[in-house]
Amino acid sequence: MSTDMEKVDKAIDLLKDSGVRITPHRHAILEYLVISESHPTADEIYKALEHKFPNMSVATVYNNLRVFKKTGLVKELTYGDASSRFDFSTKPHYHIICNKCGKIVDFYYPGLNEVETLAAQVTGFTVNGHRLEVYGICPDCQNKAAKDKDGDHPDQVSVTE
Amino acid sequence: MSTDMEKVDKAIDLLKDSGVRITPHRHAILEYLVISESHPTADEIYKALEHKFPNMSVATVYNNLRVFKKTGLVKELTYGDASSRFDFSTKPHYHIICNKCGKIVDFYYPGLNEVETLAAQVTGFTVNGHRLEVYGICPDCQNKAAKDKDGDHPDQVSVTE
DNA sequence: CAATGTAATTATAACCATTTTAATGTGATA
DNA sequence: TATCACATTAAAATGGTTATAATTACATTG
Repeated sequence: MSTDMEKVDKAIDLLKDSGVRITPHRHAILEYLVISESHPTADEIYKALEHKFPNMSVATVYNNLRVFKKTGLVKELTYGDASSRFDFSTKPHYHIICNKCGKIVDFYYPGLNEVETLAAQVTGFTVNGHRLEVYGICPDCQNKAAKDKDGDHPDQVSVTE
Repeated sequence: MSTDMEKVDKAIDLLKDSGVRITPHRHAILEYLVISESHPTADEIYKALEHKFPNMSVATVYNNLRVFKKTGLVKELTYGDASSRFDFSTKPHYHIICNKCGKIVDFYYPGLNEVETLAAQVTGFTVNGHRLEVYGICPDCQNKAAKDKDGDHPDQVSVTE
């Protein structure tokens, strides 16, 4: 178990070892990815840091996220037309995503080697990896839905869709 | 085992039952989805049909794909910034995707209920479903790579990234 | 066989996340 | 200090997809 600071430092060491120059921007973006404990979009990162770097361009955020991706520090999560989200990933893990509010929560699962093996056998592909996401409704949205129904006190507005 | 024609007819019946008007465009798009045996992009469908319907607009393709999605006949496969691909799906199945050429091949797997159950327990979500894709290199691209190398005949090529 | 209203289609413009470009700035190294 | 590679900026371009408004086709009813 390591603190956020330690995670950032470790990431920075890894970047340095790969010959990546550590700029204030890069430090800040990394730090935000670690501290936010979430899976922010490029724009969220940009907005979160623009008070600190008033001249920073969005392109810088994208450029640096790409650098982080190349070193394997960060994974890009893509979901159709919406913005990509960026995941500072230490351990391999899967995501469960709320269909109502879009929240993304990590969970661990032993691995799905069996699926990979079967897919390889059946299709003749050589397999590199896989992607798995589970979809559902998060506890918060479940509660909101329950409250909306109760008796009929619409003192809470139902949102949905 | 049913023929392509039967599949199309069945799909059309289903659409009619849902009150969807069957226009020549819709018939042609459906037919292309079934016959192509692939997972075309909206633009591929558009290009494939523009000789038959010289005045057809791209918007029509998108509109009708959305109609098909609503009835559950077609699934949209989204991969980041690239174009969506559309899958005329009869049985549930998974996809394995070539990292080199982008080819998508179907395969079947008993099901991953266990993952869903575990994810639900750990996160408190109620689960609706999941998405799984396997990535690798397709046989064609393996052969191409082998041929490119052929000084020292590696009968199996290891690929990464 | 009109007349009517609804749904489909067209053409074009708008959208928006992301990337590219070209110019400028910065920092490490020798 | 000179140099050179790399970072950053600002703005424009890209490209898939959607929205808009006008037009057209179709099914239904009288």
